[in-house]
Amino acid sequence: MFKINKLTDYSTVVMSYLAEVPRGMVTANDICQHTHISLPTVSKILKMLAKAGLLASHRGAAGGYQLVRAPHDISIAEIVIAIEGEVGLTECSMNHSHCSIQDSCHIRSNWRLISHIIQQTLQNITLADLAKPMLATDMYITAIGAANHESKKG
Amino acid sequence: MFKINKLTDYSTVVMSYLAEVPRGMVTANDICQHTHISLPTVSKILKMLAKAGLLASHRGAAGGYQLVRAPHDISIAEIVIAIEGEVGLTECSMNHSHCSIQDSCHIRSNWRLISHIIQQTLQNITLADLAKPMLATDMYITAIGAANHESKKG
DNA sequence: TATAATTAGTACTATAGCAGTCCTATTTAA
DNA sequence: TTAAATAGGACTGCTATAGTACTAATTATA
Repeated sequence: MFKINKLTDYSTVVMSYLAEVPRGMVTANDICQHTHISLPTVSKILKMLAKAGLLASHRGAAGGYQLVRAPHDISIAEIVIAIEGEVGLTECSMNHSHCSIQDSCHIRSNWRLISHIIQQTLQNITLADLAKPMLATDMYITAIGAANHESKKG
Repeated sequence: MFKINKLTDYSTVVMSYLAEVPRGMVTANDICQHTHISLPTVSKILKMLAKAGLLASHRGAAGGYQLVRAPHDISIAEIVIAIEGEVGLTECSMNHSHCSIQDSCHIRSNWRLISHIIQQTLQNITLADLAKPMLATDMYITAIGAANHESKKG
């Protein structure tokens, strides 16, 4: 259940490396050497992250990649979405004539809600948090408080 | 991100149907007709759920399937695990000589923690909750409270 | 006891998505 | 002009999922 994508996993490592390097531009090659992830894969990930707006890229000699925001301003959810895309709940697999009879549509909307809660949780954990020795436990309370607030609104 | 398995989705529908039917045994054929999921697929799901201990099965004529516990005593996590298996975080993809240099292992253990939190959340939502028109919002607080408590222990 | 109903178990196929690589075009500092 | 980079596809192999089919085992009941 809830397997984490290999590429997503790599991405957090890559982003984390970018976070701890003070100097501006870092090349794909440099990241490859420091993270021991193969160059083509690193390159692929960097392109995706840049396309998602999490990284700024600069072409040509002395080019490279760079975080656009501070690590504590980048959520894990953003990284996951950059690699895996938005929340992709299975489309309603029941025919709707049946939905009115039974409450399978409730099930589905509740799944959507659960999925939303999970996303909210990830939205409240930042890149800066991820590199810490241990995630602060009170972070979850914050995350859930926000998620709960969301679900009351919508 | 966090796509829900089709089979898992089906399973919640099947389990939900079993939950609302008062009489004891229900056959795969009956479930097929009421949920409009194909018989082979329903059959497959039922076998998995039975193997996981969520359903009791009875062979032969007048046989069928039955919930072993009350709907409010069956968590969504149990259903997900029955179909998708346990939490399958990606194994450490870095070589360990590198782990000591950088904090990529922190990242990975934190991912494990996040994954655990998500599982805890699902563990506190029951089959009975899922069929409700709308999940109670205070449920999340409970779920997270428990998860938070867990993470403090271990 | 014979029969029909029913689950158990396994094997199989097709499809889709993921992971990983490679090639060419484009950009840009020196 | 050249070398160093990223951008953008295209491509392959692998794996997991979804769905189906078949045979064996079990059991209530006529």
